[in-house]
Amino acid sequence: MPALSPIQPFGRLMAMSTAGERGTRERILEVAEDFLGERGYDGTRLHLIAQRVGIQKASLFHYFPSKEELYRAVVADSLGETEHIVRRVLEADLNPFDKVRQLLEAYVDIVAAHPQRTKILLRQSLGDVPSGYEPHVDSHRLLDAVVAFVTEYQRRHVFASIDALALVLGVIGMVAFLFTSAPVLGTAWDGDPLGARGVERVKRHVVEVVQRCLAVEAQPYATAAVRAVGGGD
Amino acid sequence: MPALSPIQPFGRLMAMSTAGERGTRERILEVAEDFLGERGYDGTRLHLIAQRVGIQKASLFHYFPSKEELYRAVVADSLGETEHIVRRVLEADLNPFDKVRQLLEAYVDIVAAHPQRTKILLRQSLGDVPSGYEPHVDSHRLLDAVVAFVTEYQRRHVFASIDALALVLGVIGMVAFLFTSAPVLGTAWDGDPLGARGVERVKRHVVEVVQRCLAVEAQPYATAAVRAVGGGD
DNA sequence: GTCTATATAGGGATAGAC
DNA sequence: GTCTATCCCTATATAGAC
Repeated sequence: MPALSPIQPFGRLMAMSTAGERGTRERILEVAEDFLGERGYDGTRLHLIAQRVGIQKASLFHYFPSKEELYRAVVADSLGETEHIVRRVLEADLNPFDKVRQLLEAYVDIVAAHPQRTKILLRQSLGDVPSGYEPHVDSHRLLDAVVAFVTEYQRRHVFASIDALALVLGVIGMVAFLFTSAPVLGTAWDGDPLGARGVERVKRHVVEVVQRCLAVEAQPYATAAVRAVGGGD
Repeated sequence: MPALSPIQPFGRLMAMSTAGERGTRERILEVAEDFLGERGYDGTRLHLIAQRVGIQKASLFHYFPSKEELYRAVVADSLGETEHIVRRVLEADLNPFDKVRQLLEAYVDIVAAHPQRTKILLRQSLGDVPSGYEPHVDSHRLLDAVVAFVTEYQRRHVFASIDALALVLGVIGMVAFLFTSAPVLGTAWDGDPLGARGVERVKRHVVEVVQRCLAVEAQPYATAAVRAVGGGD
Protein backbone atom coordinates (compact mmCIF):
# COMPACT_ATOMS: atom_id res chain seq x y z
CA MET A 1 0.00 0.00 0.00
CA PRO A 2 1.21 3.51 -0.71
CA ALA A 3 2.76 5.55 2.02
CA LEU A 4 0.33 8.21 3.10
CA SER A 5 2.26 11.10 4.48
CA PRO A 6 0.34 12.73 7.31
CA ILE A 7 1.01 16.19 5.99
CA GLN A 8 0.72 16.87 2.31
CA PRO A 9 1.47 20.32 0.98
CA PHE A 10 -0.16 19.76 -2.35
CA GLY A 11 -1.01 16.24 -1.49
CA ARG A 12 -3.96 15.86 -3.72
CA LEU A 13 -1.81 16.07 -6.77
CA MET A 14 0.53 13.29 -5.95
CA ALA A 15 -0.87 11.06 -3.28
CA MET A 16 -2.10 8.45 -5.67
CA SER A 17 -2.16 4.84 -4.70
CA THR A 18 0.00 2.44 -6.59
CA ALA A 19 -3.12 0.81 -7.91
CA GLY A 20 -3.71 4.00 -9.82
CA GLU A 21 -7.13 4.83 -8.45
CA ARG A 22 -7.82 8.14 -6.85
CA GLY A 23 -7.11 8.00 -3.16
CA THR A 24 -10.03 7.66 -0.83
CA ARG A 25 -8.24 10.02 1.49
CA GLU A 26 -8.20 12.70 -1.18
CA ARG A 27 -11.84 12.15 -1.93
CA ILE A 28 -12.64 12.58 1.74
CA LEU A 29 -10.71 15.82 1.83
CA GLU A 30 -12.61 17.13 -1.15
CA VAL A 31 -15.99 16.30 0.26
CA ALA A 32 -15.05 17.56 3.71
CA GLU A 33 -13.93 20.84 2.23
CA ASP A 34 -17.32 21.16 0.65
CA PHE A 35 -19.23 20.54 3.84
CA LEU A 36 -16.94 22.62 6.04
CA GLY A 37 -17.34 25.56 3.73
CA GLU A 38 -21.06 25.15 3.35
CA ARG A 39 -22.05 24.31 6.89
CA GLY A 40 -19.12 25.26 9.10
CA TYR A 41 -17.25 23.09 11.52
CA ASP A 42 -20.04 22.52 13.98
CA GLY A 43 -22.56 22.12 11.22
CA THR A 44 -20.60 19.49 9.37
CA ARG A 45 -21.80 15.95 9.96
CA LEU A 46 -19.35 13.15 9.49
CA HIS A 47 -21.97 10.67 8.41
CA LEU A 48 -22.91 12.96 5.53
CA ILE A 49 -19.31 13.17 4.41
CA ALA A 50 -19.07 9.41 4.52
CA GLN A 51 -22.33 9.08 2.66
CA ARG A 52 -21.22 11.31 -0.18
CA VAL A 53 -17.83 9.64 -0.42
CA GLY A 54 -19.59 6.32 -0.50
CA ILE A 55 -18.14 4.74 2.60
CA GLN A 56 -19.29 4.10 6.13
CA LYS A 57 -18.83 6.73 8.78
CA ALA A 58 -16.51 4.51 10.78
CA SER A 59 -14.17 4.24 7.82
CA LEU A 60 -13.41 7.92 8.07
CA PHE A 61 -11.56 7.22 11.27
CA HIS A 62 -9.17 5.01 9.42
CA TYR A 63 -7.89 8.07 7.55
CA PHE A 64 -8.27 10.75 10.16
CA PRO A 65 -8.14 10.20 13.90
CA SER A 66 -10.81 12.78 14.61
CA LYS A 67 -13.07 15.38 13.10
CA GLU A 68 -10.70 18.08 14.20
CA GLU A 69 -7.74 16.47 12.46
CA LEU A 70 -9.77 16.20 9.31
CA TYR A 71 -10.51 19.88 9.60
CA ARG A 72 -6.85 20.72 10.05
CA ALA A 73 -5.91 18.69 7.01
CA VAL A 74 -8.45 20.51 4.87
CA VAL A 75 -7.25 23.90 6.04
CA ALA A 76 -3.59 23.06 5.52
CA ASP A 77 -4.38 21.94 2.00
CA SER A 78 -6.29 25.10 1.18
CA LEU A 79 -3.73 27.47 2.56
CA GLY A 80 -0.88 25.71 0.85
CA GLU A 81 -2.17 26.21 -2.63
CA THR A 82 -3.23 29.79 -2.11
CA GLU A 83 0.11 30.72 -0.64
CA HIS A 84 1.94 29.04 -3.46
CA ILE A 85 0.10 30.93 -6.16
CA VAL A 86 0.14 34.31 -4.48
CA ARG A 87 3.84 34.09 -3.74
CA ARG A 88 4.67 33.25 -7.29
CA VAL A 89 3.00 36.40 -8.53
CA LEU A 90 4.50 38.40 -5.70
CA GLU A 91 7.99 37.39 -6.68
CA ALA A 92 7.50 37.91 -10.39
CA ASP A 93 9.37 40.65 -12.16
CA LEU A 94 6.67 43.13 -13.05
CA ASN A 95 6.03 46.79 -12.68
CA PRO A 96 4.11 47.47 -9.48
CA PHE A 97 0.73 48.27 -10.98
CA ASP A 98 0.80 45.23 -13.19
CA LYS A 99 1.78 43.16 -10.22
CA VAL A 100 -1.18 44.47 -8.30
CA ARG A 101 -3.44 43.55 -11.15
CA GLN A 102 -2.07 40.06 -11.49
CA LEU A 103 -2.14 39.56 -7.77
CA LEU A 104 -5.79 40.45 -7.65
CA GLU A 105 -6.72 38.44 -10.70
CA ALA A 106 -4.94 35.41 -9.39
CA TYR A 107 -6.58 35.78 -6.04
CA VAL A 108 -10.04 36.14 -7.50
CA ASP A 109 -9.43 33.11 -9.66
CA ILE A 110 -8.41 31.04 -6.67
CA VAL A 111 -11.42 32.11 -4.70
CA ALA A 112 -13.74 31.46 -7.60
CA ALA A 113 -12.24 28.06 -8.24
CA HIS A 114 -12.54 27.06 -4.59
CA PRO A 115 -15.39 28.99 -3.02
CA GLN A 116 -15.62 26.50 -0.19
CA ARG A 117 -12.07 27.21 0.84
CA THR A 118 -12.81 30.87 0.96
CA LYS A 119 -15.79 30.22 3.13
CA ILE A 120 -13.67 28.15 5.46
CA LEU A 121 -11.16 30.95 5.78
CA LEU A 122 -13.94 33.48 6.29
CA ARG A 123 -15.38 31.26 8.96
CA GLN A 124 -12.00 31.05 10.59
CA SER A 125 -11.92 34.78 10.93
CA LEU A 126 -15.30 34.56 12.60
CA GLY A 127 -13.90 32.19 15.16
CA ASP A 128 -15.65 29.20 13.65
CA VAL A 129 -12.98 26.67 14.45
CA PRO A 130 -12.76 23.60 16.63
CA SER A 131 -12.44 24.70 20.23
CA GLY A 132 -8.84 24.91 21.21
CA TYR A 133 -7.72 25.56 17.66
CA GLU A 134 -5.19 28.28 17.12
CA PRO A 135 -5.28 30.05 13.77
CA HIS A 136 -2.43 29.59 11.40
CA VAL A 137 0.73 31.58 11.45
CA ASP A 138 1.13 30.73 7.81
CA SER A 139 -1.56 33.08 6.69
CA HIS A 140 0.13 35.83 8.65
CA ARG A 141 3.31 35.35 6.74
CA LEU A 142 1.51 35.59 3.44
CA LEU A 143 -0.46 38.62 4.54
CA ASP A 144 2.69 40.33 5.73
CA ALA A 145 4.40 39.69 2.44
CA VAL A 146 1.62 41.36 0.49
CA VAL A 147 1.47 44.30 2.85
CA ALA A 148 5.24 44.68 2.63
CA PHE A 149 5.01 44.81 -1.14
CA VAL A 150 2.48 47.61 -1.00
CA THR A 151 4.36 49.51 1.66
CA GLU A 152 7.60 49.37 -0.25
CA TYR A 153 6.11 51.13 -3.24
CA GLN A 154 4.35 53.60 -1.02
CA ARG A 155 7.72 54.50 0.42
CA ARG A 156 8.90 55.21 -3.11
CA HIS A 157 5.77 57.25 -3.75
CA VAL A 158 4.68 54.97 -6.56
CA PHE A 159 1.55 54.00 -4.64
CA ALA A 160 -0.58 56.44 -2.72
CA SER A 161 -0.14 56.45 1.03
CA ILE A 162 -3.40 54.73 1.88
CA ASP A 163 -3.57 52.41 4.90
CA ALA A 164 -1.89 49.34 3.42
CA LEU A 165 -2.91 46.73 5.96
CA ALA A 166 -6.50 47.90 5.92
CA LEU A 167 -6.47 47.86 2.15
CA VAL A 168 -5.22 44.30 1.91
CA LEU A 169 -7.48 42.94 4.60
CA GLY A 170 -10.35 44.90 3.12
CA VAL A 171 -9.81 43.42 -0.32
CA ILE A 172 -9.78 39.92 1.08
CA GLY A 173 -13.07 40.60 2.80
CA MET A 174 -14.47 42.29 -0.25
CA VAL A 175 -13.73 39.43 -2.61
CA ALA A 176 -14.87 36.82 -0.16
CA PHE A 177 -18.11 38.60 0.54
CA LEU A 178 -18.85 39.28 -3.10
CA PHE A 179 -18.73 35.61 -3.85
CA THR A 180 -20.41 34.32 -0.76
CA SER A 181 -23.08 36.97 -0.48
CA ALA A 182 -24.15 37.31 -4.06
CA PRO A 183 -26.05 34.02 -4.08
CA VAL A 184 -27.92 35.18 -1.01
CA LEU A 185 -28.08 38.95 -1.21
CA GLY A 186 -27.41 39.74 -4.79
CA THR A 187 -30.82 39.45 -6.32
CA ALA A 188 -29.73 42.26 -8.56
CA TRP A 189 -26.56 40.42 -9.41
CA ASP A 190 -26.92 39.19 -12.94
CA GLY A 191 -26.43 35.46 -13.04
CA ASP A 192 -24.19 33.23 -11.00
CA PRO A 193 -21.33 35.19 -9.43
CA LEU A 194 -19.21 32.08 -9.63
CA GLY A 195 -19.87 31.64 -13.31
CA ALA A 196 -17.45 32.89 -15.92
CA ARG A 197 -19.15 36.24 -16.30
CA GLY A 198 -19.51 36.71 -12.58
CA VAL A 199 -15.85 36.06 -11.99
CA GLU A 200 -14.87 38.55 -14.65
CA ARG A 201 -17.15 41.11 -13.14
CA VAL A 202 -15.64 40.69 -9.70
CA LYS A 203 -12.17 40.76 -11.13
CA ARG A 204 -12.76 43.94 -13.06
CA HIS A 205 -14.35 45.61 -10.09
CA VAL A 206 -11.68 44.68 -7.58
CA VAL A 207 -8.88 45.74 -9.88
CA GLU A 208 -10.55 49.08 -10.45
CA VAL A 209 -11.12 49.69 -6.76
CA VAL A 210 -7.57 48.87 -5.77
CA GLN A 211 -5.95 50.79 -8.58
CA ARG A 212 -7.99 53.80 -7.67
CA CYS A 213 -6.86 53.39 -4.11
CA LEU A 214 -3.22 53.17 -5.00
CA ALA A 215 -3.16 55.85 -7.65
CA VAL A 216 -1.15 58.83 -6.50
CA GLU A 217 -2.35 62.35 -6.85
CA ALA A 218 -5.96 61.45 -6.50
CA GLN A 219 -6.67 62.76 -3.06
CA PRO A 220 -8.59 66.00 -2.77
CA TYR A 221 -11.21 65.19 -5.35
CA ALA A 222 -14.06 64.40 -3.00
CA THR A 223 -15.76 67.66 -2.32
CA ALA A 224 -13.99 69.27 -5.23
CA ALA A 225 -15.46 66.88 -7.72
CA VAL A 226 -18.98 67.36 -6.55
CA ARG A 227 -18.67 71.11 -6.65
CA ALA A 228 -17.12 70.94 -10.08
CA VAL A 229 -20.15 69.06 -11.35
CA GLY A 230 -22.49 71.23 -9.43
CA GLY A 231 -23.87 68.33 -7.43
CA GLY A 232 -25.77 68.44 -4.20
CA ASP A 233 -28.80 68.76 -6.31
CA MET B 1 -16.55 38.48 27.31
CA PRO B 2 -17.18 42.18 26.88
CA ALA B 3 -20.20 43.79 28.43
CA LEU B 4 -23.15 44.07 26.17
CA SER B 5 -24.38 47.35 24.86
CA PRO B 6 -26.87 49.13 27.09
CA ILE B 7 -28.69 50.40 24.05
CA GLN B 8 -32.05 48.77 23.64
CA PRO B 9 -33.46 48.77 20.17
CA PHE B 10 -37.09 48.54 19.30
CA GLY B 11 -38.73 45.37 20.35
CA ARG B 12 -36.71 44.95 23.44
CA LEU B 13 -38.13 48.11 24.89
CA MET B 14 -41.69 47.06 24.98
CA ALA B 15 -41.82 43.35 25.19
CA MET B 16 -42.10 43.39 28.95
CA SER B 17 -43.80 40.62 30.74
CA THR B 18 -46.74 41.27 33.00
CA ALA B 19 -44.45 40.50 35.90
CA GLY B 20 -43.00 43.93 35.30
CA GLU B 21 -39.33 43.35 36.04
CA ARG B 22 -36.59 44.04 33.53
CA GLY B 23 -37.39 41.50 30.90
CA THR B 24 -35.69 38.18 31.16
CA ARG B 25 -36.65 37.77 27.57
CA GLU B 26 -34.55 40.77 26.61
CA ARG B 27 -31.62 39.52 28.58
CA ILE B 28 -31.87 36.20 26.78
CA LEU B 29 -31.85 37.96 23.44
CA GLU B 30 -28.74 39.88 24.37
CA VAL B 31 -26.84 36.86 25.49
CA ALA B 32 -28.03 34.80 22.55
CA GLU B 33 -26.84 37.47 20.15
CA ASP B 34 -23.43 37.22 21.72
CA PHE B 35 -23.21 33.48 21.37
CA LEU B 36 -24.72 33.32 17.92
CA GLY B 37 -22.19 35.84 16.69
CA GLU B 38 -19.29 34.22 18.41
CA ARG B 39 -20.02 30.59 17.78
CA GLY B 40 -22.59 30.43 15.02
CA TYR B 41 -25.97 28.74 15.08
CA ASP B 42 -24.77 25.19 15.32
CA GLY B 43 -22.05 26.13 17.75
CA THR B 44 -24.37 27.93 20.13
CA ARG B 45 -25.36 25.90 23.18
CA LEU B 46 -28.57 26.74 24.92
CA HIS B 47 -27.33 25.68 28.31
CA LEU B 48 -24.53 28.24 28.07
CA ILE B 49 -27.00 30.96 27.26
CA ALA B 50 -29.10 29.94 30.23
CA GLN B 51 -26.04 29.82 32.42
CA ARG B 52 -24.94 33.33 31.53
CA VAL B 53 -28.44 34.71 31.91
CA GLY B 54 -28.62 33.01 35.25
CA ILE B 55 -31.57 30.72 34.70
CA GLN B 56 -32.06 27.08 33.98
CA LYS B 57 -31.95 25.81 30.45
CA ALA B 58 -35.52 24.65 30.59
CA SER B 59 -36.66 28.16 31.39
CA LEU B 60 -35.54 29.33 27.98
CA PHE B 61 -38.37 27.37 26.47
CA HIS B 62 -40.81 29.42 28.38
CA TYR B 63 -39.78 32.45 26.29
CA PHE B 64 -38.95 30.84 22.97
CA PRO B 65 -40.47 27.66 21.65
CA SER B 66 -37.24 26.50 20.05
CA LYS B 67 -33.66 27.38 19.35
CA GLU B 68 -34.60 28.34 15.85
CA GLU B 69 -37.24 30.78 17.01
CA LEU B 70 -34.74 32.35 19.35
CA TYR B 71 -32.41 32.75 16.42
CA ARG B 72 -35.10 34.40 14.33
CA ALA B 73 -35.90 36.81 17.11
CA VAL B 74 -32.28 37.85 17.41
CA VAL B 75 -31.90 38.38 13.69
CA ALA B 76 -35.09 40.39 13.40
CA ASP B 77 -33.90 42.62 16.19
CA SER B 78 -30.51 43.20 14.61
CA LEU B 79 -31.78 43.94 11.17
CA GLY B 80 -34.37 46.36 12.48
CA GLU B 81 -31.93 48.75 14.05
CA THR B 82 -29.46 48.71 11.19
CA GLU B 83 -32.15 49.39 8.65
CA HIS B 84 -33.54 52.21 10.74
CA ILE B 85 -30.21 54.02 11.05
CA VAL B 86 -29.12 53.55 7.47
CA ARG B 87 -32.43 54.72 6.09
CA ARG B 88 -32.37 57.84 8.18
CA VAL B 89 -29.05 58.87 6.68
CA LEU B 90 -30.17 57.82 3.26
CA GLU B 91 -33.17 60.09 3.39
CA ALA B 92 -31.33 63.06 4.84
CA ASP B 93 -30.90 66.17 2.76
CA LEU B 94 -27.20 66.19 2.04
CA ASN B 95 -24.97 66.56 -0.95
CA PRO B 96 -24.12 63.15 -2.34
CA PHE B 97 -20.53 62.91 -1.19
CA ASP B 98 -21.39 63.98 2.32
CA LYS B 99 -24.15 61.45 2.32
CA VAL B 100 -21.76 58.74 1.31
CA ARG B 101 -19.46 59.74 4.11
CA GLN B 102 -22.20 59.76 6.71
CA LEU B 103 -23.61 56.52 5.42
CA LEU B 104 -20.25 54.86 5.82
CA GLU B 105 -19.52 56.38 9.19
CA ALA B 106 -22.90 55.39 10.51
CA TYR B 107 -22.48 51.89 9.17
CA VAL B 108 -19.04 51.48 10.67
CA ASP B 109 -20.36 52.76 13.98
CA ILE B 110 -23.18 50.25 13.97
CA VAL B 111 -20.87 47.41 13.16
CA ALA B 112 -18.37 48.47 15.79
CA ALA B 113 -21.08 48.87 18.40
CA HIS B 114 -22.56 45.46 17.65
CA PRO B 115 -19.85 43.22 16.29
CA GLN B 116 -21.85 40.16 17.16
CA ARG B 117 -24.68 41.25 14.92
CA THR B 118 -22.30 41.77 12.08
CA LYS B 119 -20.94 38.32 12.59
CA ILE B 120 -24.43 36.91 12.54
CA LEU B 121 -25.17 38.63 9.25
CA LEU B 122 -21.84 37.53 7.81
CA ARG B 123 -22.63 34.02 8.88
CA GLN B 124 -26.00 34.29 7.20
CA SER B 125 -24.32 35.07 3.94
CA LEU B 126 -22.23 31.96 4.44
CA GLY B 127 -25.35 29.91 4.76
CA ASP B 128 -24.91 29.44 8.47
CA VAL B 129 -28.58 29.38 9.36
CA PRO B 130 -30.96 26.85 10.81
CA SER B 131 -31.81 24.31 8.16
CA GLY B 132 -34.93 25.31 6.33
CA TYR B 133 -34.38 28.98 7.06
CA GLU B 134 -34.86 31.41 4.25
CA PRO B 135 -32.85 34.61 4.29
CA HIS B 136 -34.56 37.88 4.86
CA VAL B 137 -36.12 39.93 2.16
CA ASP B 138 -35.71 42.93 4.40
CA SER B 139 -32.00 43.16 3.88
CA HIS B 140 -32.60 43.09 0.15
CA ARG B 141 -34.79 46.13 0.39
CA LEU B 142 -32.16 48.04 2.30
CA LEU B 143 -29.41 46.97 -0.04
CA ASP B 144 -31.46 48.00 -3.04
CA ALA B 145 -32.10 51.40 -1.53
CA VAL B 146 -28.40 52.09 -1.09
CA VAL B 147 -27.57 50.86 -4.56
CA ALA B 148 -30.34 53.01 -6.00
CA PHE B 149 -28.87 56.04 -4.30
CA VAL B 150 -25.48 55.41 -5.85
CA THR B 151 -26.91 54.65 -9.24
CA GLU B 152 -28.96 57.78 -9.31
CA TYR B 153 -25.90 60.00 -8.91
CA GLN B 154 -23.99 57.93 -11.39
CA ARG B 155 -26.71 58.67 -13.90
CA ARG B 156 -26.17 62.34 -13.25
CA HIS B 157 -22.43 61.86 -13.62
CA VAL B 158 -21.76 63.03 -10.09
CA PHE B 159 -20.38 59.63 -9.14
CA ALA B 160 -18.06 57.65 -11.32
CA SER B 161 -19.62 54.78 -13.22
CA ILE B 162 -18.13 52.02 -11.12
CA ASP B 163 -20.13 48.82 -10.56
CA ALA B 164 -22.54 50.07 -7.90
CA LEU B 165 -23.83 46.77 -6.59
CA ALA B 166 -20.35 45.35 -6.37
CA LEU B 167 -19.18 48.45 -4.59
CA VAL B 168 -21.90 48.32 -1.96
CA LEU B 169 -21.62 44.61 -1.35
CA GLY B 170 -17.86 44.93 -1.34
CA VAL B 171 -17.92 47.63 1.29
CA ILE B 172 -20.14 45.57 3.51
CA GLY B 173 -17.72 42.70 3.23
CA MET B 174 -14.76 44.97 3.71
CA VAL B 175 -16.01 46.52 6.91
CA ALA B 176 -17.20 43.24 8.30
CA PHE B 177 -13.94 41.52 7.54
CA LEU B 178 -11.82 44.33 8.92
CA PHE B 179 -13.51 44.03 12.26
CA THR B 180 -13.80 40.31 12.43
CA SER B 181 -10.43 39.44 10.96
CA ALA B 182 -8.21 41.95 12.69
CA PRO B 183 -8.30 40.13 16.01
CA VAL B 184 -7.24 36.99 14.21
CA LEU B 185 -5.16 38.08 11.26
CA GLY B 186 -4.12 41.58 12.06
CA THR B 187 -1.04 41.07 14.13
CA ALA B 188 0.22 44.22 12.52
CA TRP B 189 -2.99 46.01 13.41
CA ASP B 190 -2.19 48.41 16.17
CA GLY B 191 -4.43 47.74 19.14
CA ASP B 192 -8.00 46.55 19.30
CA PRO B 193 -9.83 47.22 16.04
CA LEU B 194 -13.02 47.59 17.99
CA GLY B 195 -11.50 50.19 20.28
CA ALA B 196 -12.00 53.87 19.68
CA ARG B 197 -8.82 54.24 17.64
CA GLY B 198 -9.49 51.12 15.65
CA VAL B 199 -12.96 52.28 14.72
CA GLU B 200 -11.63 55.64 13.59
CA ARG B 201 -9.01 53.95 11.51
CA VAL B 202 -11.53 51.73 9.77
CA LYS B 203 -13.85 54.65 9.26
CA ARG B 204 -11.16 56.81 7.74
CA HIS B 205 -10.00 54.01 5.49
CA VAL B 206 -13.41 53.02 4.22
CA VAL B 207 -14.40 56.60 3.51
CA GLU B 208 -11.22 57.13 1.57
CA VAL B 209 -11.64 53.98 -0.45
CA VAL B 210 -15.22 54.69 -1.40
CA GLN B 211 -14.67 58.32 -2.21
CA ARG B 212 -11.80 57.38 -4.44
CA CYS B 213 -14.07 54.87 -6.12
CA LEU B 214 -16.86 57.34 -6.70
CA ALA B 215 -14.73 60.28 -7.73
CA VAL B 216 -15.22 61.06 -11.36
CA GLU B 217 -12.25 61.22 -13.65
CA ALA B 218 -10.02 59.56 -11.11
CA GLN B 219 -8.97 56.67 -13.24
CA PRO B 220 -5.78 54.87 -12.31
CA TYR B 221 -2.70 56.73 -13.45
CA ALA B 222 -4.88 59.71 -14.28
CA THR B 223 -4.66 63.07 -12.63
CA ALA B 224 -7.90 64.47 -13.90
CA ALA B 225 -9.32 64.99 -10.46
CA VAL B 226 -6.31 66.92 -9.38
CA ARG B 227 -6.45 69.04 -12.47
CA ALA B 228 -10.08 69.80 -11.80
CA VAL B 229 -9.23 70.96 -8.31
CA GLY B 230 -6.16 72.85 -9.36
CA GLY B 231 -7.94 74.60 -12.18
CA GLY B 232 -10.78 75.72 -9.97
CA ASP B 233 -14.23 76.46 -11.29
C1' DG C 1 -42.26 31.63 35.70
C1' DT C 2 -38.81 28.87 37.45
C1' DC C 3 -37.28 24.78 38.87
C1' DT C 4 -35.75 19.30 38.80
C1' DA C 5 -35.92 15.38 36.29
C1' DT C 6 -36.23 13.04 32.12
C1' DA C 7 -37.30 11.88 27.35
C1' DT C 8 -35.37 11.43 22.76
C1' DA C 9 -32.24 11.97 19.20
C1' DG C 10 -28.05 12.42 17.07
C1' DG C 11 -23.21 12.95 16.86
C1' DG C 12 -18.39 11.58 17.44
C1' DA C 13 -15.73 7.84 18.32
C1' DT C 14 -14.42 2.69 19.34
C1' DA C 15 -14.39 -2.57 19.03
C1' DG C 16 -13.68 -6.14 16.48
C1' DA C 17 -15.11 -9.30 12.62
C1' DC C 18 -13.89 -10.03 7.87
C1' DG D 1 -9.33 -1.04 4.63
C1' DT D 2 -14.05 -1.54 5.11
C1' DC D 3 -17.74 -3.11 7.39
C1' DT D 4 -21.60 -3.74 11.46
C1' DA D 5 -22.69 -2.83 15.90
C1' DT D 6 -22.41 -0.16 19.78
C1' DC D 7 -20.67 2.96 23.39
C1' DC D 8 -21.00 7.36 25.43
C1' DC D 9 -21.93 11.87 25.67
C1' DT D 10 -24.20 16.04 24.81
C1' DA D 11 -27.96 18.70 22.89
C1' DT D 12 -32.64 20.02 22.23
C1' DA D 13 -36.84 19.64 24.07
C1' DT D 14 -40.74 18.05 27.38
C1' DA D 15 -43.25 16.84 31.81
C1' DG D 16 -44.82 18.25 35.73
C1' DA D 17 -44.00 19.88 40.66
C1' DC D 18 -43.90 24.23 43.18
